[in-house]
Amino acid sequence: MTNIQEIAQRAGVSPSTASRALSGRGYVSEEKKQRVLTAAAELDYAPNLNAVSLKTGSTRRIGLVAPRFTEPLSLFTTGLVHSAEENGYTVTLFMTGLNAAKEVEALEALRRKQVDALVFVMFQSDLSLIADYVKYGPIVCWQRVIHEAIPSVFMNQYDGYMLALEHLYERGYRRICNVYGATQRLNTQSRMEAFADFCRKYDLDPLACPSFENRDTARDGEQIVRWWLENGRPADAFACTNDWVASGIIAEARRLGLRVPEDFAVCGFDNLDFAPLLDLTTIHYPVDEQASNAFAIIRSRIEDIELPTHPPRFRLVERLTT
Amino acid sequence: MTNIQEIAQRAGVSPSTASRALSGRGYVSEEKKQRVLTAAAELDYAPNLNAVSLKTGSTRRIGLVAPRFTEPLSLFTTGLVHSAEENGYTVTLFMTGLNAAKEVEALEALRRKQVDALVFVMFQSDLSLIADYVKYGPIVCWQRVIHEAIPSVFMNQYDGYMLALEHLYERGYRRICNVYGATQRLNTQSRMEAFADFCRKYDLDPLACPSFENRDTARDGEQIVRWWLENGRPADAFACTNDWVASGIIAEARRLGLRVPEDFAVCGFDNLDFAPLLDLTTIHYPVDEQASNAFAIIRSRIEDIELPTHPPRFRLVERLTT
DNA sequence: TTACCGTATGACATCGATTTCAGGTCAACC
DNA sequence: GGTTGACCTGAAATCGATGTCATACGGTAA
Repeated sequence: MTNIQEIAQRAGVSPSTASRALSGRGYVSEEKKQRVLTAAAELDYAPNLNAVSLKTGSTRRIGLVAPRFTEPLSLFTTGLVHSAEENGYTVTLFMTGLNAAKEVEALEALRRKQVDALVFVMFQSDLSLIADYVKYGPIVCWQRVIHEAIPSVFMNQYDGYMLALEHLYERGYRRICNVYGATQRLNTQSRMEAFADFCRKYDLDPLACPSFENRDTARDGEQIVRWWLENGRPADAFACTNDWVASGIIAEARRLGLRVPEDFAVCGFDNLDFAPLLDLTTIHYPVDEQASNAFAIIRSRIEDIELPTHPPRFRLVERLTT
Repeated sequence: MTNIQEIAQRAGVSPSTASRALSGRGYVSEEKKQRVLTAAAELDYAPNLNAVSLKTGSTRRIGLVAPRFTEPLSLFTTGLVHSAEENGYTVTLFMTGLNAAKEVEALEALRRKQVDALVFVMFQSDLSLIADYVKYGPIVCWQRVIHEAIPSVFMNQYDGYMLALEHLYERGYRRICNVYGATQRLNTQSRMEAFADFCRKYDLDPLACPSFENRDTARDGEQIVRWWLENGRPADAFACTNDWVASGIIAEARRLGLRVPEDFAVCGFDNLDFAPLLDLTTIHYPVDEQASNAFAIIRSRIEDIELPTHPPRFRLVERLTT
């Protein structure tokens, strides 16, 4: 438990001077500085960060608030930690399980100065509730959010989805079945707009093939294949909300002896780790870049630095399922 | 920035009394307690956790030290955060990328009292180096470790691997090809022992079929299929170090028109998320239970509580690849 | 010569809590 | 009546750093 006072004593200086020598801020003669440094080394000194945080008011710690940290959030987590550590910050996790009360706990942690800032990945709470806490520190969302106090690193999924649709069109598919995620998400709505525009552009009938909504899992994908068989094979391609649904479709197709892309094409979204295993064509979603942008925004608010954030881009990854 | 002094002032008591009223420790008359509580509510008081940590010497924060937080570590992370939050602890991440210098940074964070304890998931550093830091707080490893100061939540992979081997034997496979991971890991050595014992038990020739070592990725799996084809199909089953390798084998087999399990069986290890998609038979590795045990150990050291930890078990998950 | 600035240093206040200590009241018990 | 102990309270010390302020020295510009 050696503290800065002991260092000062051993070096024969005041604690103020010891602090200056250790931190490099302010004037210290070279001689005393060396004395302090050697004293610190001899006594195996390490500053108590709680004291530093208390005094300076900054913890150099940011909170990541998410329902869980498994796929696809682990990529975001890893990216955020990476950016944070590069800048001498550390990341503390708050797991909500999409429970609003737990989200408030994370916000309270900000208020209690356990962290300097928060990154919200998905949340239930009212935006106005969250906005009440920005007075305690910057809050950034990875989700499209319309609020002047809360920046977001959202990417317009319109662009990404259009990439998928154009690709399918180019490959000759005309009866595209959309498999959307939760309809209340703005992301889903953007994709629907993309599809509408796509149909207009190529003069296709938007209702030629039914769409699915609120589908998220591999199991959903499997069901869709059976639906497809039982309903006269009404589509020649599936544009999926994510790689899980796409994988479910492919897996079930294989089980039933169908061939992809001959019987139908499948395009995923996210480019998850396992996509190459299934040779899945998908839209790469640069999650790590978004994490690093989220951190950049926070940093710019805390340290008042201007940071040019180059916008991440969706990218088509062509494999063998289209 | 309302602090406890303001509360005390508004309630007409001393800070000591306010602290007692708020924390519930020590004697306070019911009347003053109420006065303090209402004052706190009116002024929207929230304690500064840095001050609390400084004074009490405990942060109720533990550090998770891992090379990254993507699969399969995201499950461990999620599990650890879950257990921690249940007990009023929070988890801070330290990403090492298997870099020893970064591991020291995490250890230093413990020394500097940024966290109360550490969980090491995989590491490079010498055990003795890590052991030097246990004087600053408990350290637990998720890895087999032989050191009296550092408990570990390791599971003997001998048992898990034997489960896989017995299953393959039962299904009639006799020419089993082992695909091992890094040979310097004790886990791998345990598996090799399991295989030796297995051969003895059923009177099989351990060298009947060559083994692979230091294989970890899906790409490695793909190569192994080509090797198998080019070398006269010397195995009828693959027992894999993890699901990634197994997936690579399955994916490549499909591309080459081979059939699983008719041409050869494949058994994975870990039971990752995507295993069901490939209908992969695998050994379920209860990662989340291990995380919760890791936390239990830490808690028992910090709070001096006896916690019965029931040992997690490997489990065979039969699907269609064996 | 005076004024001023850069360098150097230590005393002391400060961040915001907790906790010890000493003192005080009041009832119960011997 | 005196002792004991439970209950209650606030002054002050404490955790371990940082930062302000006053003071001082020496050199340079006016």
